Amino acid sequence: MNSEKIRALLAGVDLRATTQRVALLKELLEQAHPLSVEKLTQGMGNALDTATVYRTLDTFEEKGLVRKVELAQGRALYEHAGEHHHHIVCTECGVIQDVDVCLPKSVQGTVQRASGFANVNEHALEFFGVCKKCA
Amino acid sequence: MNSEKIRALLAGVDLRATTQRVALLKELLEQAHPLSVEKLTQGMGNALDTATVYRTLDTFEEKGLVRKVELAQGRALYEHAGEHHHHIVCTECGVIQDVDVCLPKSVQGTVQRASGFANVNEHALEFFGVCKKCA
DNA sequence: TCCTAGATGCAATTCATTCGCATCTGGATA
DNA sequence: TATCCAGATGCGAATGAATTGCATCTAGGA
Repeated sequence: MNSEKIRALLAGVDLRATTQRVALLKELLEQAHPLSVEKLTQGMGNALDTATVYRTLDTFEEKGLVRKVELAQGRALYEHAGEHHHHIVCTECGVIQDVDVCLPKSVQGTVQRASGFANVNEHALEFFGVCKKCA
Repeated sequence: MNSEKIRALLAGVDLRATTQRVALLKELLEQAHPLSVEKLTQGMGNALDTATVYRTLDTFEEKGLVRKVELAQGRALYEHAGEHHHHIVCTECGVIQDVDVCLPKSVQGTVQRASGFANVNEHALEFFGVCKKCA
Protein backbone atom coordinates (compact mmCIF):
# COMPACT_ATOMS: atom_id res chain seq x y z
CA MET A 1 0.00 0.00 0.00
CA ASN A 2 1.69 3.19 -1.12
CA SER A 3 1.42 6.54 0.57
CA GLU A 4 -0.75 8.08 -2.10
CA LYS A 5 -3.50 5.55 -1.58
CA ILE A 6 -3.31 6.10 2.14
CA ARG A 7 -3.50 9.86 1.73
CA ALA A 8 -6.55 9.32 -0.45
CA LEU A 9 -8.15 7.22 2.28
CA LEU A 10 -7.56 10.02 4.76
CA ALA A 11 -8.86 12.66 2.39
CA GLY A 12 -11.94 10.50 1.89
CA VAL A 13 -12.87 10.93 5.54
CA ASP A 14 -11.81 14.58 5.76
CA LEU A 15 -8.64 14.09 7.72
CA ARG A 16 -5.41 15.99 7.18
CA ALA A 17 -2.71 13.66 5.93
CA THR A 18 -0.06 14.17 8.57
CA THR A 19 3.10 12.09 8.57
CA GLN A 20 1.92 10.34 11.70
CA ARG A 21 -1.51 9.47 10.37
CA VAL A 22 -0.10 8.10 7.14
CA ALA A 23 2.39 5.96 9.04
CA LEU A 24 -0.22 4.64 11.44
CA LEU A 25 -2.80 3.85 8.81
CA LYS A 26 -0.17 2.11 6.71
CA GLU A 27 0.84 -0.01 9.67
CA LEU A 28 -2.77 -0.93 10.35
CA LEU A 29 -3.32 -1.92 6.74
CA GLU A 30 -0.15 -3.96 6.48
CA GLN A 31 -0.67 -5.83 9.71
CA ALA A 32 -4.09 -7.18 8.94
CA HIS A 33 -4.98 -8.24 12.44
CA PRO A 34 -5.77 -6.60 15.77
CA LEU A 35 -2.77 -4.86 17.31
CA SER A 36 -2.09 -3.21 20.62
CA VAL A 37 -0.90 0.36 20.77
CA GLU A 38 2.45 -0.94 21.92
CA LYS A 39 2.82 -3.25 18.90
CA LEU A 40 1.71 -0.52 16.55
CA THR A 41 4.24 1.90 17.96
CA GLN A 42 7.02 -0.66 17.79
CA GLY A 43 6.05 -1.54 14.24
CA MET A 44 6.65 2.07 13.27
CA GLY A 45 10.05 2.16 14.90
CA ASN A 46 8.81 4.04 17.95
CA ALA A 47 8.61 7.14 15.80
CA LEU A 48 5.22 8.26 17.12
CA ASP A 49 4.40 9.36 20.60
CA THR A 50 2.04 7.09 22.49
CA ALA A 51 -0.43 9.90 23.12
CA THR A 52 -0.51 10.62 19.40
CA VAL A 53 -1.20 6.99 18.62
CA TYR A 54 -4.11 6.91 21.05
CA ARG A 55 -5.55 10.18 19.78
CA THR A 56 -5.13 9.18 16.17
CA LEU A 57 -6.74 5.80 16.70
CA ASP A 58 -9.70 7.51 18.35
CA THR A 59 -10.01 9.80 15.37
CA PHE A 60 -9.76 6.89 12.95
CA GLU A 61 -12.41 5.03 14.88
CA GLU A 62 -14.80 7.98 14.72
CA LYS A 63 -14.27 8.12 10.99
CA GLY A 64 -14.84 4.41 10.64
CA LEU A 65 -11.31 3.64 9.50
CA VAL A 66 -10.48 1.34 12.37
CA ARG A 67 -12.32 -0.87 14.80
CA LYS A 68 -11.46 -1.21 18.45
CA VAL A 69 -11.41 -4.79 19.67
CA GLU A 70 -11.54 -5.49 23.38
CA LEU A 71 -10.15 -8.97 23.72
CA ALA A 72 -7.00 -8.79 25.69
CA GLN A 73 -6.87 -8.38 29.39
CA GLY A 74 -6.45 -4.71 30.08
CA ARG A 75 -5.36 -3.41 26.71
CA ALA A 76 -7.34 -2.47 23.66
CA LEU A 77 -6.51 -3.75 20.20
CA TYR A 78 -7.14 -1.98 16.93
CA GLU A 79 -7.55 -3.28 13.42
CA HIS A 80 -8.32 -1.74 10.08
CA ALA A 81 -12.08 -1.73 9.60
CA GLY A 82 -12.47 -4.02 6.62
CA GLU A 83 -15.58 -6.10 6.33
CA HIS A 84 -17.47 -7.21 9.40
CA HIS A 85 -15.90 -10.29 10.95
CA HIS A 86 -15.12 -11.90 14.26
CA HIS A 87 -12.14 -13.46 15.99
CA ILE A 88 -10.96 -16.56 17.69
CA VAL A 89 -8.41 -16.25 20.47
CA CYS A 90 -6.06 -18.90 21.75
CA THR A 91 -6.41 -19.00 25.51
CA GLU A 92 -2.85 -20.33 25.83
CA CYS A 93 -0.69 -18.04 23.71
CA GLY A 94 -3.13 -15.24 22.93
CA VAL A 95 -2.84 -15.45 19.17
CA ILE A 96 -5.82 -13.92 17.41
CA GLN A 97 -7.22 -15.11 14.11
CA ASP A 98 -10.11 -13.93 11.97
CA VAL A 99 -13.11 -16.16 11.49
CA ASP A 100 -15.74 -15.62 8.83
CA VAL A 101 -18.55 -17.17 10.81
CA CYS A 102 -21.28 -14.76 11.82
CA LEU A 103 -24.76 -14.79 13.31
CA PRO A 104 -27.76 -15.69 11.22
CA LYS A 105 -29.21 -12.42 9.95
CA SER A 106 -32.46 -12.92 11.80
CA VAL A 107 -30.82 -12.91 15.21
CA GLN A 108 -30.56 -9.17 15.77
CA GLY A 109 -34.28 -8.85 15.11
CA THR A 110 -35.00 -11.63 17.56
CA VAL A 111 -32.81 -9.96 20.15
CA GLN A 112 -34.53 -6.66 19.59
CA ARG A 113 -37.96 -8.13 20.21
CA ALA A 114 -36.84 -10.23 23.16
CA SER A 115 -34.88 -7.47 24.86
CA GLY A 116 -37.33 -4.65 24.43
CA PHE A 117 -34.56 -2.41 23.12
CA ALA A 118 -35.56 0.23 20.60
CA ASN A 119 -32.97 -1.06 18.21
CA VAL A 120 -29.99 -3.36 17.95
CA ASN A 121 -27.18 -2.02 15.82
CA GLU A 122 -24.15 -4.14 16.37
CA HIS A 123 -22.81 -7.23 17.93
CA ALA A 124 -19.45 -8.58 19.00
CA LEU A 125 -18.63 -12.24 18.87
CA GLU A 126 -15.44 -13.90 19.94
CA PHE A 127 -14.49 -17.52 20.18
CA PHE A 128 -11.95 -18.93 22.59
CA GLY A 129 -10.03 -22.12 22.14
CA VAL A 130 -6.58 -23.62 21.84
CA CYS A 131 -4.61 -23.23 18.64
CA LYS A 132 -2.78 -26.12 17.00
CA LYS A 133 0.60 -24.95 18.17
CA CYS A 134 -0.46 -24.92 21.81
CA ALA A 135 -2.46 -28.14 21.73
CA MET B 1 -30.52 -15.93 49.97
CA ASN B 2 -29.53 -16.60 53.55
CA SER B 3 -26.01 -16.93 54.84
CA GLU B 4 -26.23 -20.66 55.37
CA LYS B 5 -26.90 -21.32 51.72
CA ILE B 6 -24.06 -19.08 50.75
CA ARG B 7 -21.70 -20.81 53.14
CA ALA B 8 -22.78 -24.08 51.58
CA LEU B 9 -21.97 -22.74 48.13
CA LEU B 10 -18.52 -21.78 49.33
CA ALA B 11 -17.96 -25.12 51.03
CA GLY B 12 -19.01 -26.80 47.79
CA VAL B 13 -16.00 -25.33 46.03
CA ASP B 14 -13.60 -25.75 48.97
CA LEU B 15 -13.42 -22.13 50.03
CA ARG B 16 -13.28 -20.90 53.59
CA ALA B 17 -16.43 -19.00 54.44
CA THR B 18 -14.98 -15.69 55.52
CA THR B 19 -17.21 -12.75 56.35
CA GLN B 20 -15.98 -11.00 53.23
CA ARG B 21 -16.63 -13.89 50.88
CA VAL B 22 -20.11 -14.43 52.23
CA ALA B 23 -20.93 -10.74 51.81
CA LEU B 24 -19.56 -10.58 48.29
CA LEU B 25 -21.23 -13.72 47.07
CA LYS B 26 -24.51 -12.59 48.57
CA GLU B 27 -24.22 -9.28 46.77
CA LEU B 28 -23.49 -11.03 43.48
CA LEU B 29 -26.48 -13.30 43.89
CA GLU B 30 -28.86 -10.54 44.84
CA GLN B 31 -27.81 -8.21 42.05
CA ALA B 32 -28.40 -10.57 39.18
CA HIS B 33 -26.52 -8.62 36.55
CA PRO B 34 -22.92 -7.69 35.78
CA LEU B 35 -21.46 -5.27 38.30
CA SER B 36 -18.23 -3.34 38.53
CA VAL B 37 -15.98 -3.70 41.53
CA GLU B 38 -16.94 -0.17 42.51
CA LYS B 39 -20.68 -0.97 42.48
CA LEU B 40 -20.14 -4.19 44.36
CA THR B 41 -18.14 -2.42 47.03
CA GLN B 42 -20.73 0.33 47.36
CA GLY B 43 -23.51 -2.25 47.52
CA MET B 44 -21.82 -3.74 50.56
CA GLY B 45 -21.53 -0.39 52.31
CA ASN B 46 -17.83 -0.03 51.48
CA ALA B 47 -17.12 -2.62 54.13
CA LEU B 48 -14.59 -4.56 52.05
CA ASP B 49 -11.26 -3.36 50.85
CA THR B 50 -10.94 -3.01 47.08
CA ALA B 51 -7.95 -5.35 46.93
CA THR B 52 -9.94 -7.97 48.78
CA VAL B 53 -12.82 -7.64 46.35
CA TYR B 54 -10.49 -8.12 43.38
CA ARG B 55 -8.73 -11.07 44.96
CA THR B 56 -11.97 -12.68 46.02
CA LEU B 57 -13.53 -12.25 42.60
CA ASP B 58 -10.49 -13.90 41.04
CA THR B 59 -10.85 -16.79 43.43
CA PHE B 60 -14.57 -17.08 42.71
CA GLU B 61 -13.86 -17.05 39.00
CA GLU B 62 -11.32 -19.86 39.31
CA LYS B 63 -13.90 -21.87 41.21
CA GLY B 64 -16.55 -21.15 38.61
CA LEU B 65 -18.76 -19.14 40.96
CA VAL B 66 -18.59 -15.94 38.95
CA ARG B 67 -17.99 -14.92 35.39
CA LYS B 68 -15.97 -11.90 34.35
CA VAL B 69 -17.61 -9.83 31.64
CA GLU B 70 -15.51 -7.38 29.66
CA LEU B 71 -18.01 -4.93 28.27
CA ALA B 72 -17.35 -1.58 29.75
CA GLN B 73 -14.59 0.69 28.68
CA GLY B 74 -11.73 0.14 31.03
CA ARG B 75 -13.40 -1.70 33.86
CA ALA B 76 -14.32 -5.31 34.32
CA LEU B 77 -17.77 -6.46 35.38
CA TYR B 78 -18.61 -9.57 37.33
CA GLU B 79 -21.79 -11.59 37.59
CA HIS B 80 -22.82 -14.75 39.34
CA ALA B 81 -22.18 -17.65 36.99
CA GLY B 82 -25.66 -18.98 36.40
CA GLU B 83 -26.49 -20.55 33.09
CA HIS B 84 -24.70 -19.52 29.94
CA HIS B 85 -26.17 -16.37 28.46
CA HIS B 86 -25.22 -13.16 26.70
CA HIS B 87 -25.89 -9.45 27.07
CA ILE B 88 -27.17 -6.46 25.27
CA VAL B 89 -25.71 -3.07 26.11
CA CYS B 90 -27.27 0.32 25.55
CA THR B 91 -24.70 2.47 23.80
CA GLU B 92 -26.30 5.60 25.25
CA CYS B 93 -26.71 4.93 28.96
CA GLY B 94 -24.68 1.75 29.36
CA VAL B 95 -27.45 -0.33 30.88
CA ILE B 96 -26.84 -4.05 30.51
CA GLN B 97 -29.54 -6.64 30.10
CA ASP B 98 -29.44 -10.41 29.69
CA VAL B 99 -30.56 -11.98 26.45
CA ASP B 100 -31.32 -15.65 26.02
CA VAL B 101 -30.32 -15.79 22.39
CA CYS B 102 -27.28 -17.92 21.66
CA LEU B 103 -25.43 -19.37 18.72
CA PRO B 104 -26.69 -22.44 16.90
CA LYS B 105 -24.93 -25.42 18.45
CA SER B 106 -23.20 -26.30 15.22
CA VAL B 107 -21.29 -23.04 15.04
CA GLN B 108 -18.41 -23.88 17.34
CA GLY B 109 -17.68 -26.96 15.28
CA THR B 110 -17.76 -24.91 12.10
CA VAL B 111 -15.40 -22.40 13.64
CA GLN B 112 -13.06 -25.11 14.77
CA ARG B 113 -12.79 -26.57 11.27
CA ALA B 114 -12.52 -23.19 9.59
CA SER B 115 -9.96 -21.76 11.98
CA GLY B 116 -7.69 -24.76 12.25
CA PHE B 117 -7.75 -24.48 16.04
CA ALA B 118 -7.35 -27.69 17.97
CA ASN B 119 -10.53 -26.95 19.87
CA VAL B 120 -13.05 -24.23 20.55
CA ASN B 121 -14.27 -24.10 24.11
CA GLU B 122 -16.12 -20.89 24.63
CA HIS B 123 -17.56 -17.86 23.01
CA ALA B 124 -18.61 -14.39 24.01
CA LEU B 125 -21.44 -12.59 22.32
CA GLU B 126 -22.66 -9.11 23.03
CA PHE B 127 -25.26 -7.00 21.31
CA PHE B 128 -25.23 -3.23 21.22
CA GLY B 129 -28.22 -1.02 20.70
CA VAL B 130 -30.33 1.71 22.21
CA CYS B 131 -32.73 0.93 25.03
CA LYS B 132 -36.30 2.20 25.08
CA LYS B 133 -35.58 4.87 27.65
CA CYS B 134 -32.81 6.39 25.54
CA ALA B 135 -34.57 6.13 22.19
C1' DT C 1 4.76 32.38 0.80
C1' DC C 2 1.86 33.24 4.69
C1' DC C 3 -1.30 32.06 8.21
C1' DT C 4 -3.96 29.46 11.45
C1' DA C 5 -6.91 25.60 12.94
C1' DG C 6 -5.77 21.52 13.99
C1' DA C 7 -2.09 17.99 15.16
C1' DT C 8 1.85 16.57 17.81
C1' DG C 9 5.33 15.74 21.60
C1' DC C 10 6.29 15.77 26.19
C1' DA C 11 5.40 15.52 30.88
C1' DA C 12 2.30 15.06 34.29
C1' DT C 13 -2.03 12.87 35.67
C1' DT C 14 -5.82 9.70 36.16
C1' DC C 15 -7.76 5.54 37.34
C1' DA C 16 -8.45 0.50 37.44
C1' DT C 17 -5.99 -3.17 39.08
C1' DT C 18 -2.14 -5.53 41.48
C1' DC C 19 1.34 -6.37 44.95
C1' DG C 20 4.16 -6.51 49.39
C1' DC C 21 3.73 -7.19 53.86
C1' DA C 22 2.13 -7.11 58.60
C1' DT C 23 -1.89 -8.60 60.94
C1' DC C 24 -5.95 -11.31 61.55
C1' DT C 25 -9.11 -15.40 61.48
C1' DG C 26 -11.70 -19.75 60.00
C1' DG C 27 -11.85 -24.05 61.10
C1' DA C 28 -9.13 -28.24 61.88
C1' DT C 29 -6.85 -30.40 65.73
C1' DA C 30 -5.62 -31.77 70.33
C1' DT D 1 -13.04 -25.43 74.42
C1' DA D 2 -8.31 -23.54 73.69
C1' DT D 3 -4.61 -23.60 70.45
C1' DC D 4 -2.54 -23.09 66.11
C1' DC D 5 -1.38 -21.81 61.41
C1' DA D 6 -2.29 -21.70 56.34
C1' DG D 7 -4.68 -18.85 54.14
C1' DA D 8 -7.29 -14.34 53.96
C1' DT D 9 -7.52 -9.45 54.71
C1' DG D 10 -6.40 -4.41 55.04
C1' DC D 11 -3.52 -0.85 54.02
C1' DG D 12 -0.50 1.64 51.31
C1' DA D 13 2.46 1.73 47.66
C1' DA D 14 3.26 0.38 42.91
C1' DT D 15 2.01 -0.66 38.17
C1' DG D 16 0.56 0.22 33.67
C1' DA D 17 -2.79 1.55 30.15
C1' DA D 18 -4.91 5.53 28.75
C1' DT D 19 -5.81 10.63 29.01
C1' DT D 20 -4.90 15.48 29.42
C1' DG D 21 -2.72 20.32 29.56
C1' DC D 22 0.03 23.03 27.17
C1' DA D 23 3.65 24.86 24.25
C1' DT D 24 5.20 24.06 19.68
C1' DC D 25 4.77 22.58 14.99
C1' DT D 26 2.68 21.84 10.39
C1' DA D 27 -0.74 20.75 6.56
C1' DG D 28 -2.90 22.83 3.28
C1' DG D 29 -6.04 26.65 1.94
C1' DA D 30 -5.78 31.73 1.03
